[in-house]
Amino acid sequence: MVKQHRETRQKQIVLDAVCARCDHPTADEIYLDVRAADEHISRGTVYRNLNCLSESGQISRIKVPGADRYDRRRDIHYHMVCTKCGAVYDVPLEYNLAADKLLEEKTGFSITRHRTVFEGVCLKCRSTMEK
Amino acid sequence: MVKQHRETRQKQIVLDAVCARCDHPTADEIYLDVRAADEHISRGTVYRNLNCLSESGQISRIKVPGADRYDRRRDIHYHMVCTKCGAVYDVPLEYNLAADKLLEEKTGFSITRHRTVFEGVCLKCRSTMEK
DNA sequence: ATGGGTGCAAAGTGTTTGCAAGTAT
DNA sequence: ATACTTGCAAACACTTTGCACCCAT
Repeated sequence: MVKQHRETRQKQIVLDAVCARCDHPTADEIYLDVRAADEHISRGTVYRNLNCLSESGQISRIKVPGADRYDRRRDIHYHMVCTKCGAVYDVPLEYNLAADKLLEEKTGFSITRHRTVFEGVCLKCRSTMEK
Repeated sequence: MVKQHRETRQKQIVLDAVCARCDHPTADEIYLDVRAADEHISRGTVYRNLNCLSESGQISRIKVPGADRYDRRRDIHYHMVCTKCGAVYDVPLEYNLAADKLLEEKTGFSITRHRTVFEGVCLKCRSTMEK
């Protein structure tokens, strides 16, 4: 039997906090925003709700080294991490569905999806670094 | 001034341990293999050497959720993680160099590389699960 | 001899979890 | 009434680090 999810004040605040941001915050950044809305919400509750919301597809979880990020965008897309400032950006490239199919054919594995993270230096850091 | 690297007995044992495996071991798995060769090598030394070896390009580091994996293969290639058993496999698809170039053109970012991790169920787990 | 490497244990990060009390359904 | 959720703190998993000693160069 599958667990039923409930709407709680805390969960709503966490969801609002994610949706209020246009970047890709870490759980801890969300926690800080949440605390600004309600001082009593605990870190554990924020983590639990982020997991719950991303499992139910209301937000998405981006797996990058260090700390995972959360995203109000719900469609699958790629990301880029700046190796200088650590910022995470959305990547304007199309999801390569053909790769999943091709890999299934080649290996017999059942492929759900893939995640791609680009590494490099963002425009902001490039201009700061130039001499 | 760049730091000079030295050849030590411990570093050699760590490198040998990685090269002796055909899967994608975690640092801790390497640590256990290393301990079998020499009881006195510490976890810290194994981590330090894995970092040092992957920075110098003698082995490569695969960033997957949970614990990073290490690979004796030195060429860039994609990986697949089985969501059932957690195993990491090499993916027989070509690296999409065009994506890096395209992203550079579209964003002005300087792209070094990208990392792709496929998610799904491996053949072994598929046959175990079938009813 | 010099400065990078080692072993040890402690500390650091990011995240999950056990529990008793609270609350949405 | 039931069973999911919360707050709290403790526990976890993975990795790094401070320090005094060691050893490759």
